[in-house]
Amino acid sequence: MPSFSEILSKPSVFADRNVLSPHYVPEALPFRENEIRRIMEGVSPALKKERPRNIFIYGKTGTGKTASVKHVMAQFERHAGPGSYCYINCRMYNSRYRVIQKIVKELLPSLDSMGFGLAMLYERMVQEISSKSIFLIVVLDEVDMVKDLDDLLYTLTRSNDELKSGGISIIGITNKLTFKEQLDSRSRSSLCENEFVFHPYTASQLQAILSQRARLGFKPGTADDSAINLAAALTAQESGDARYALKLLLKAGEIADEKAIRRITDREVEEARRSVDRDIAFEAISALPDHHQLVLLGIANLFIDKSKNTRLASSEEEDFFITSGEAYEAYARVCRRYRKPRRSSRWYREYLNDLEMLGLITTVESGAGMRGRTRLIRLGYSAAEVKRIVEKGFSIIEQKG
DNA sequence: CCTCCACAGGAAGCGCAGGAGT
DNA sequence: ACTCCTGCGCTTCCTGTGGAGG
Repeated sequence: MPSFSEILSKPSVFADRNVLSPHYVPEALPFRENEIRRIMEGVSPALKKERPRNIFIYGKTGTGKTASVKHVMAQFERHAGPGSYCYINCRMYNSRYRVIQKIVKELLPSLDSMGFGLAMLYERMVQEISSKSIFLIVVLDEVDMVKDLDDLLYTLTRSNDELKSGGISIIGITNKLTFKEQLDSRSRSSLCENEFVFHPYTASQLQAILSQRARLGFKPGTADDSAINLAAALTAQESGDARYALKLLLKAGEIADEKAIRRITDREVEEARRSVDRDIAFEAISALPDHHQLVLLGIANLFIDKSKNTRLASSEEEDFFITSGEAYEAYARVCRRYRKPRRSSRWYREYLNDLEMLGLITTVESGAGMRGRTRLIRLGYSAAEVKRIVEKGFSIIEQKG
């Protein structure tokens, strides 16, 4: 009979798993001291009853943007009092209406703001800020997700003109570099009064972060230095995303526990990378709309066929490419198999662009040696893996007819 | 050189769902 | 509750582009 005490007493390399989880917020944020200082300087006027300039923060995923801002705002609240700032994740609050509603709800928790019109909510917000003379900081995380962002920014900046006292400042956070150009010029100049860039962590910075977390998360002597260095190096050459590095470490620990060994070595990190990459691919692919997946499956099928046919002739693996036209035909075949009406080739090209954006495929313009102008497609992940994931998702649909 | 191939990607327009305004 | 409007996903049509072939 299994028992909890038996399971819990199983030997493990972990001392505190939570430290390695992506939700863990460390006390100190190493290598972000300058950024944190500058953000603090940016918002500090609010403590002197002046309106801070808006701040715009750009940086790739896993560079510590959100953690740094949250860190600063926690300190800020200690000086300015509760209700002095408002953190909004725009993935959930993705329109002007929802953002304003959220702000009002933060300002007036007792008020049930559901069902009010935008004008009403806006009035309450202005009234509340004005009467209490608050210098409110609104943090808009993933600000690029807001549909009518120009309207939102206009509304918020205009409110400053209507306020008799107090003010609203915005901290916008995004990881999309192209995002700034999508704003109209007025919104841009108001949001980007003060602009910070968070650069990806370097290999040695990642190494320091990882070994600090490893000290807290693993039992002493269980994680090899070289394994930690490897995780840092693998991450640095890919993206510099600290969350990815931590995932590697966590997974490596889990693998060690599974094998019932007491040490994490390079081998476990290598295995962890394969596993984490598979997870990432799975998440990315299965979240995709149907026809994106079907296009991907078409491409994967072509790759598998091609490698079968050429294996005898040439041993040159991995140097295959597929033309856009071939892939469209393959996609059309896949559509017939699943009894889905196929999209037009024009729209198929948009799908290709989306897939490339997500890193699931890479494409190159055809150069010399090729007739016509086309794109040469290569898969980002192994064809068999992609085929498995997509077909798994579609097998349910197929059974239904 | 011109023409054709095999596409890329812009422009216009259409039907639909959901949100805003009344 | 009603219409009106807007954004979105998509098709159709079209022009542009870089090299192959004659």
